[in-house]
Amino acid sequence: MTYAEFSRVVTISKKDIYQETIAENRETMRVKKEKTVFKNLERIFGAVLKISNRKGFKAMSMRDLSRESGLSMGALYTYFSSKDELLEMLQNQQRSISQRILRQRVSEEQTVAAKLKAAIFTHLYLSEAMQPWYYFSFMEAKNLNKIERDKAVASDLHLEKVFEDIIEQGNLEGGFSTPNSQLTASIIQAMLQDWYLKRYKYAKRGISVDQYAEFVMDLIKKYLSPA
Amino acid sequence: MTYAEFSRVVTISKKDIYQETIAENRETMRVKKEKTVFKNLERIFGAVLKISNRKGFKAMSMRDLSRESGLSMGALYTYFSSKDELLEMLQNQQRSISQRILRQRVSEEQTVAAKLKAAIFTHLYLSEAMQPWYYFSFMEAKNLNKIERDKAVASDLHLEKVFEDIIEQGNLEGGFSTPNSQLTASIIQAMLQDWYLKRYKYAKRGISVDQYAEFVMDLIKKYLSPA
DNA sequence: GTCTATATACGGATAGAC
DNA sequence: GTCTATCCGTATATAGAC
Repeated sequence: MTYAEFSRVVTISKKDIYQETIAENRETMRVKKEKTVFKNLERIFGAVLKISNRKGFKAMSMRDLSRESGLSMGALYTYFSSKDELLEMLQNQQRSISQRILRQRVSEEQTVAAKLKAAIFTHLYLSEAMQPWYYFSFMEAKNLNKIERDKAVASDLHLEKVFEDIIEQGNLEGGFSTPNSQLTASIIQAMLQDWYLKRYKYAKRGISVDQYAEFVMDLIKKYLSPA
Repeated sequence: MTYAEFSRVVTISKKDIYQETIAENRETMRVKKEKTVFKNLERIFGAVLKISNRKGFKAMSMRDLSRESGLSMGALYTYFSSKDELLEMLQNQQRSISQRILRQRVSEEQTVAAKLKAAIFTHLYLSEAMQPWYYFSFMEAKNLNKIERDKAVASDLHLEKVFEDIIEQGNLEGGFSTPNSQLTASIIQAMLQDWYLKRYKYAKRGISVDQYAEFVMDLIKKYLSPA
């Protein structure tokens, strides 16, 4: 599966996610025409990501958001009850869609080598398709309250565990060799993270997500192959 | 040189850096007893890093800073003319001390293998000794004005270039082998970055900076060794 | 359902006393 | 050199008209 094919999967899933967001926030977002909510949520989230990723969520005023989204301040507050809640909504969305897709794609593969490749490629494809969300989630996690921040940390560790389990399995089967599966997983995660944290750099150099994925894959394969 | 030895070098250099900060901001920080400025700058910078790294520079109010540093609002403003200038001062400090030490340590080595090892270890040691600064610089770069933000990006690229040049040289000499020196340098930088971005995680697991450095070194050596 | 206008509080910065 | 008290702009959030 190339990135072009993959991105269609994500687009479809995004619709589901919005529906969930609406369902989870029934109290704040009272019954409204589905279509209106949809259109406005998309405008709001898009505007938040655009402004926040340039100057930070805290520095984004509700007036900024009103201007960029085309909705009045009053209208904005019918979709969330506070600026903090808005932040939470964005973070939760990103996590739930990502975890679901990654889990599914990895489980479809049989061998550890294939699973590792699927995990690396899928995560990179996800962060490519949803780069603003990934960047936002990383940079704004410290603005969350303790409960929500803990969820963000847990999600990060969960991803690491996916890699760790695959590597550990490979170690047992003999296909991989490393003295420290957890640290290897952690380092892989760091490499994948760079793709969305330093996007501007890679874009300017014309490196595609597929090239990046192949490079990481090659490096990890060389490292993990038994001497 | 172990980390224990290294950290003494940094401590000494920090004094120089403060002196530079004072010299560069002569207009704002009028003539004061050297000793007073020193003590207060240390309190201020320490407090900024502590508060900002928890909830972000933008979310830190001057009243927060006043409380944490033990200086009144009025006193604070005798050391900088605006909150933005305070941010710049911290960013510049971190960069100048880091670049100076790294450049020197790398130039002391003769072979590419030794230079690569020196660059990796020194950068990790630096980010260990000054973790709050590194974390702060990374997370708060987007709050800088365009000119200062460009300097931050340039500094990032400068570090990458140090790695790239060493690897390229190794490629030519035949000691290393990679199809893309720049991408390799970029990936190394991502791995080093993780040490200060995910500090809490490594600390909780009891991974020391020396263990981390050895692990990264081993991974990179395996990758770069010609097949 | 969405707008405008506004309540209320909190932000950065400074004036003037000591 | 440092403190306290305060200015004044801008922030979030909401009330009430349409």
